[in-house]
Amino acid sequence: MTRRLSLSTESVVAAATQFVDRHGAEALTLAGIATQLGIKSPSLYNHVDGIGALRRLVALAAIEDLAEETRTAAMGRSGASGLRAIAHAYRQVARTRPGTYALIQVARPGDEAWEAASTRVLEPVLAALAGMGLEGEAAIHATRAVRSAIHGFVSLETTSGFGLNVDVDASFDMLVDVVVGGLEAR
Amino acid sequence: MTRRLSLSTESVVAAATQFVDRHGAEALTLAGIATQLGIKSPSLYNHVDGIGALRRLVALAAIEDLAEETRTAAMGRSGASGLRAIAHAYRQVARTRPGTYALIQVARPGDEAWEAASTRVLEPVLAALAGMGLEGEAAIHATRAVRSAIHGFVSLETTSGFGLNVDVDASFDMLVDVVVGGLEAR
DNA sequence: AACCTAAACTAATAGTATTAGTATTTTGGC
DNA sequence: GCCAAAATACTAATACTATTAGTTTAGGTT
Repeated sequence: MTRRLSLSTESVVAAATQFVDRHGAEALTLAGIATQLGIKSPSLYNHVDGIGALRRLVALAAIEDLAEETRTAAMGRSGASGLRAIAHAYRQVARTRPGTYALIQVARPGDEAWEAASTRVLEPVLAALAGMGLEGEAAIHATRAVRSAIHGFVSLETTSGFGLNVDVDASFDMLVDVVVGGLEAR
Repeated sequence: MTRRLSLSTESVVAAATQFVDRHGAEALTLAGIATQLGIKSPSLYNHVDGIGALRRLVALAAIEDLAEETRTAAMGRSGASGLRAIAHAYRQVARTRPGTYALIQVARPGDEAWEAASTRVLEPVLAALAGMGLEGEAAIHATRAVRSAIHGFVSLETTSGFGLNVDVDASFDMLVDVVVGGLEAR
């Protein structure tokens, strides 16, 4: 057949990413992506090592994007101000791309590239906390608190939603205030 | 064939619940449960309306259990003390049954039984917040903050884990302190 | 022009869920 | 106690998944 469009791992991952954000992570299948790319599903194995690897690559691109967005948001800010900026950038990414965000939430023990990217997400948070005087074990506890709060909120928001007709942005602002304020009070 | 063990919807759901907490929500299949029960998978349709319905029933039982546990934990306590008790009971349930907890985290729009159970989980939180003087819209925002923090923590804990060899119980205590303290300061 | 490689294909296998139709066992009414 | 009806199991078949093996073809390189 014609190899016209010169498929690559990148283009397959891009198609999958787009698909996942449109139709949800559960709906991702090799057959679906193959059809969308105009090929048959076994041909995908020339670019990607199966559905598991495809999911991982989509998630990896997403977490790297998340790291990039939060880092640039934190640039030029420090302490509480940096923390707020990170929180809002994080939520923004998750809202814009709920499917890929869901894909990030699976355990990948022993995956080096994954752990590197996770670290890059954590770094600006740790830096901001350091600017608030939190270091050592206290900083670890604080990071976990910050991650939990932000992830919990966007997770609930992007899956179930919160129900009730009350301003969700205001809720998020309030959560960030509570956490940042609570950490400052230490 | 023999109907010796008198299967029922309840026993199928119980088997699935046990399985999910042992092997993870992703591993749940009708064929697997059928084998475990000593029947063939199509026979399961006599008790349960397909894999989707089975997942829902497992999740429903889990969220009802969660509601029960948090409510009894909150009994006799009010305000911040009640909130802390609820938080720890919530985490306890999620840690004890990570598979079913994961199953709870999916959207079920328009499912009345589901919404009723969700409400029962929320009620003690709202009651505790009322004891702290939070009502109306402020209470809604506060509920979202509390849910986010607790869910975020146990979600990260039960899926990825937190990495690093730092006391996770202490982190949770600290998170609860931060949130409860932050809400009290309002 | 010949060749090699990348990337497509077809065919086949195994594991999902699900439906339809059949048989059997239990249960409930008489 | 018997017979009909309902419940529950079965087998067979369909339609999706993912995946592997083996084959063909198109493109670029020498």
